Amino acid sequence: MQRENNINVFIFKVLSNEVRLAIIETLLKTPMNVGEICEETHETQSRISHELRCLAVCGFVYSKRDGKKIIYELNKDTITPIIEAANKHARIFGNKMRGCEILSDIRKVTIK
Amino acid sequence: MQRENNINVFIFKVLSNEVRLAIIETLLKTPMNVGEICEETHETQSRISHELRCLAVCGFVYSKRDGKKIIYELNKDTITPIIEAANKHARIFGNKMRGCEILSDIRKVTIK
DNA sequence: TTAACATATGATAGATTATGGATATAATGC
DNA sequence: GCATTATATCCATAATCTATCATATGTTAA
Repeated sequence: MQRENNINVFIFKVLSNEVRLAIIETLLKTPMNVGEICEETHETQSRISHELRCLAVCGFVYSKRDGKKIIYELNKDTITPIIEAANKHARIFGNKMRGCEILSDIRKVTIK
Repeated sequence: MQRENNINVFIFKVLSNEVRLAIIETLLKTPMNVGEICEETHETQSRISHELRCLAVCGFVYSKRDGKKIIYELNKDTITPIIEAANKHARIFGNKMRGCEILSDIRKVTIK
């Protein structure tokens, strides 16, 4: 297995979180500062700041200071295809995953 | 945030694991039984079996019995685009993630 | 029906993540 | 400088995931 896969593990790890996906969805509409993202997502400032760093290291967002505020923007080009490909899979196989929020929910599912 | 995103969280969670991605890579070549997957990936039978269940619940693989053996096959149509989209992101932004294997590695990274 | 083979499941200790309050840092205006 | 606003970081704890050993189930052939 090549290094590329290890990177993918990390990329998927970053994407496998409700709040980080919510931030991505939010920034898909328009760039925003941290405070605005907090309002949109109803999350604490600390939380959003943590997750934005996570997304930034992954290259999903970048930021620029605007006075006291810091505006975060989405690197749409490569994220959009990932999200859309996942959406398509979800549309087709989503029913198989009903009731699964965390990995251990998998034990509850009957296959076939 | 719609339900679709929650499903994506779960989908990305399943993909965010080295062994599960290795299984996907392996099955990309050809369908295989559990024992063969173990050999290819150098993982224990128990481990592979656990992870295959994970992948099956997610709709990434399906299986059919062949005598004593059970052949696992990849649902390529929707996985391939997800992996390829991630590969593309990795190609462009992979350098930003150097040294990141787990999420807590993020603290080590200097942004900008 | 028993042995051997192939695979699945249960249980759990240890590692990683999530979460948020407290606090530090940075920029602005007075 | 000092107060205020905006964001980042530190730190601790709870929740979740990883990884593996032990064991159970299912299939075939003798």
